[in-house]
Amino acid sequence: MVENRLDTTFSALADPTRRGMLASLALGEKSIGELAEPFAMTFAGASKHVKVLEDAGLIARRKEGRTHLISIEAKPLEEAERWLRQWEKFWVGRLDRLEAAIKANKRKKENPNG
Amino acid sequence: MVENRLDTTFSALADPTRRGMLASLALGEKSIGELAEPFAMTFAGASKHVKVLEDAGLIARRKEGRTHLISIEAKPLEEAERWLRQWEKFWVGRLDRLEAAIKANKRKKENPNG
DNA sequence: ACGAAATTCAACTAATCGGTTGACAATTGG
DNA sequence: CCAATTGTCAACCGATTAGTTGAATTTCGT
Repeated sequence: MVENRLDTTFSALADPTRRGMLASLALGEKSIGELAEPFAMTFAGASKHVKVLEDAGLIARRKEGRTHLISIEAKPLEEAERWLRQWEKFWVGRLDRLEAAIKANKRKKENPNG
Repeated sequence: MVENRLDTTFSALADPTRRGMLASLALGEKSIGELAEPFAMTFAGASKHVKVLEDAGLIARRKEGRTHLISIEAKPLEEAERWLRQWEKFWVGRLDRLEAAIKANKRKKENPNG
């Protein structure tokens, strides 16, 4: 189990409950209970999801009395985004550019002095 | 099993073999055999990974004789990237950039033809 | 027509996942 | 001190995953 950073990031993000928790955390620190609340799920279930996010480095945990306060830790998100951005050429430019080139070539053939 | 598009995209990307296959496909169309070659894995194993990528809409398959030619299909990658970009404020610019965006939006409202 | 090549499919295994329940530990308020 | 609150942990369950093997299918080259 070599476990790349992108592995754990992407697999943490693959679950809608966990993405929902991140969305909730975007509004600020939350306790585990507050994170669990919108989901039809036991406390322990939510706790497990939080642990997955934590192991992926996507959140930080700060204990205050008996409650755990969770906040977003963005570094892995940034890395994942950088990785995805690498593919941008496959949806931007490429087809457009190809199409433009074809059209340009057609114009040139039809009107070589245009 | 409601299966959001982001679910399948992220879980397809969570596996290093599949990310490797995508990287290989960035260089152009490849057969299943060519995709399998760099990985210590049976043909059938590679075939399964390709099917996962296909089910996630990340690749297209074109049959030519007995070989299947695989190419990248970028739309889901783009969606995933857009989703991740949503978090940019958590690692970059932060307040600065948010403030700039708000100001830009304000200018637009005040002077829609500017 | 025959054998090799490219690929899928079905069946199996071991590991992991998302979820539950019940017991446990720490902290708080009365 | 006692009871409630906040959370974890361990054990379990059913479904899914990544991989294998072996057989089947289609196509190619001769």
